[in-house]
Amino acid sequence: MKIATWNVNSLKVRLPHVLDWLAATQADVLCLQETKMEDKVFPYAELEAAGYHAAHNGQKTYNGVAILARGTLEDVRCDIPAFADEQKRVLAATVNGVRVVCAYMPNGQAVGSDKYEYKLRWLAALATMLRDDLQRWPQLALLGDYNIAPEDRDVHDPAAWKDQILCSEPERAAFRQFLDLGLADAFRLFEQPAKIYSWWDYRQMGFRLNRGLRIDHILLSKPLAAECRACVIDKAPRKLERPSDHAPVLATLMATLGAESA
DNA sequence: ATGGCTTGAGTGTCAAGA
Repeated sequence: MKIATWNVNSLKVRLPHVLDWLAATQADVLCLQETKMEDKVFPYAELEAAGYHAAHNGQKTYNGVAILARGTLEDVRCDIPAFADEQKRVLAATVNGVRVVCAYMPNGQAVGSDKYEYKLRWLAALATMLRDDLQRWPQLALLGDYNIAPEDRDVHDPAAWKDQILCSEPERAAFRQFLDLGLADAFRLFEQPAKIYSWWDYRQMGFRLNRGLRIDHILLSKPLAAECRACVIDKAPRKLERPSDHAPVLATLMATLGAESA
């Protein structure tokens, strides 16, 4: 079973890339962030034709999350229960017995700003949600754009980014809070080359110079981490014409998962 | 230098991203 996450920065623009990537990788589950569209214009038909069911929690212009899956999506739930939020950033569903949580975590704009305070409150609310969800669904994966570089090795220039947005200690502490729930960073379960990132700025030749950050992650609960065989960041779509500024992250799990799985 | 791209909104040029 292959599960993946990709911030597409507008699904309207990036749908051809998504369809090509699904065909190439044969991913079983793909979480999308920043679809930037309302539910009524979500391309369900095109995805069905490609062999994927989908659920979407979207809004006009900003945010928007989706889960695509070859299997049936069960117990679909939008947003963070008990956290009032206009922004469409969370969607969860159960696929083949695995609870898939797709999240587009707030950017925060600048340390100390109102948006930064919102980010930290939002992250705390998500952790509270996950604590409950892990009780009900021990096989849980949290995939998405975290907008957090967990460690200095996830940053192309740690000195320049020190205490800046995406790298500040309170944000990294929030990330570690997810780990403290028993989740593991799938990427770090394996030996990885240095200087691997998932996002590069569109400006100043950020991608060509590999000035990036690793801010897109797949976290796995213990039963799933034990079944994880690989985790890679696929830079290929970032090299295409009109790319997203993010690359997809893909984790491979053992196929025999969940009571319902075939 | 609060810049430098890209997107969506909407038809001016700005907000937001990270």
